[in-house]
Amino acid sequence: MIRIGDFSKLSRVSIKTLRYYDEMGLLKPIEVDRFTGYRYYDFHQLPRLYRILALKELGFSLEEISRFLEENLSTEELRGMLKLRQAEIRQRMEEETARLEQVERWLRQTQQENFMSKYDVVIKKIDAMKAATVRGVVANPPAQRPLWDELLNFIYQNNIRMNGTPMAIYHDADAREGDWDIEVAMPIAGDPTPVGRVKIYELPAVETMACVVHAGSFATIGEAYDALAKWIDVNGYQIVGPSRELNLKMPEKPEDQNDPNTVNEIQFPVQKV
Amino acid sequence: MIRIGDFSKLSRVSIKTLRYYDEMGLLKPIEVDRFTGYRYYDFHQLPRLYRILALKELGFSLEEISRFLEENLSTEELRGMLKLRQAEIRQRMEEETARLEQVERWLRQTQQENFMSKYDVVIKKIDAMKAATVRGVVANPPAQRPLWDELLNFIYQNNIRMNGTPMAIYHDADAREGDWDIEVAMPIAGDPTPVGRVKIYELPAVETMACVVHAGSFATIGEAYDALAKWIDVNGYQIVGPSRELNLKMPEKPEDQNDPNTVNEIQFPVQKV
DNA sequence: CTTGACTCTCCATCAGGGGGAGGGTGTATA
DNA sequence: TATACACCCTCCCCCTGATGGAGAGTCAAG
Repeated sequence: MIRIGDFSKLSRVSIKTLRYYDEMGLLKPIEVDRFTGYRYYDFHQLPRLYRILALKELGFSLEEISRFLEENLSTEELRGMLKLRQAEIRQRMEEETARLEQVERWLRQTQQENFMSKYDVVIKKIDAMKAATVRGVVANPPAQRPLWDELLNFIYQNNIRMNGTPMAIYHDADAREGDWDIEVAMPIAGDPTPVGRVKIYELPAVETMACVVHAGSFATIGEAYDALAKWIDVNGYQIVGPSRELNLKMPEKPEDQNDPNTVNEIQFPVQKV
Repeated sequence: MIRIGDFSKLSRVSIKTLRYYDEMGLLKPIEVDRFTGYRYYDFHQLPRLYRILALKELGFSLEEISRFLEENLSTEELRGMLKLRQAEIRQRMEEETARLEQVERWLRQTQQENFMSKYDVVIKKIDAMKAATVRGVVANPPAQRPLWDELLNFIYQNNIRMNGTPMAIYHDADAREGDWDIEVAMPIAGDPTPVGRVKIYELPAVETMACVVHAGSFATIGEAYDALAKWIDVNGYQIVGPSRELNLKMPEKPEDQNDPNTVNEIQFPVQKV
């Protein structure tokens, strides 16, 4: 019978940890003095403690170790658990690898360019949403205005409840002069009957959408597109669908291309190459 | 000005997390209603939130991100932090790799042998300790008894305070018949004068000591040695010094080789190959 | 009997939030 | 105008695997 301090020195497991294991039921002292509360261990408990440490090394949580020790699992069951653990470790390794690559790319890029991009790209999941849309081919992006007039007209006339951020969907990745296939869309609630060029349908969900926010004059939104395109390229993604341009905050005066309070979000559906 | 729920949907960051970031000072709403406590955000805060998410992706803690955003660190400073981060990630990767290899070894081994070893090996650090020792070459391990008699005699006669576990140190890894170089040692406190074959000195510290506990009849301690030797081999270590055999719990009757209550710990100093 | 080394319980802390209780708000519709 | 219902608030507890400290009690040697 030895006291906790000696048992701690022997095993090089801290007293705090031994008390914690006691509390967890992982390793109970063979005796606890009823009056003083002193814990007394025995040398015979060392193998159990070593087994705990060994299982911990293999990556098991204390709870799993506890179950394992209590239920006296067979080698076969332990093998099963270990295989799960193996998969988890592999997953974590992949994540770390990705993170490391990202850090390295970041370092390379800031070294080349000597400054930090003002745009930050995030990957997020976009849910499907019902929307009213009008699609048309126009000469250039500013020429999408008539499409908006048509769509808003429909919405106001039918008293439709808007339910999200209006956006323009660019169906051609590389538009030639005078050939922009643009669909303007407004998320809506309800189920109105489409009229004319107005369509009502579910915009598809996108699992991995690369997104960037451009806050400021609409005239310079090209920079945000450039940054996003570069990011997608450098990070080993490819574009797999039409991009969306969300009008989070409209200019105070419609058509004002230079209102610095405008906020847009640009979204590209992407996939790892 | 948008409410927290909408800001959450927009950014796909949970409301709980937004509140947490508010509390951390990482991202404060532009306005908080003094009466209702409602948080109001603005679209212009999205870029900051995205930057937070991007930095989080790079592996920074929220506290580091906070410092980074507040102090407006230069690109150079961020590069420095990132390089630290990179080193940490590399370290974690190595740990995970080691863990994975260990798991794989374990799986291979239990598959071959179809049972789980009753011995668990742990690596621990052993501190230096002052000890009184007697060394001699004897015919076989049980013949170390006279060495012990000599040592204990010295200790009792000089009234020396014992301060640890008695142990035998085996100086020859592969002893031939009748040629065991054994040093018996007792950790002590104080500074007595050595006499005859008794030496007093500091047993060296060992950074990585592979240890296993054998609880039960001393006669079968060979199994523990076998298990430990195999572990050292399989796990890519090599023995780099004399082994120690600690007598944690002596047999009730001295010389009883079969007392099932005996407990020994075997220690080999090792290094990664 | 004192001193000093041990040990006890209880509480707080870390990161990054998640879950839920209990109660107040905002707004669209009947 | 009443009400339904979605939202939002704060406060507290929970997760892992311990670690640190306060304040008080215990043990063994001299």
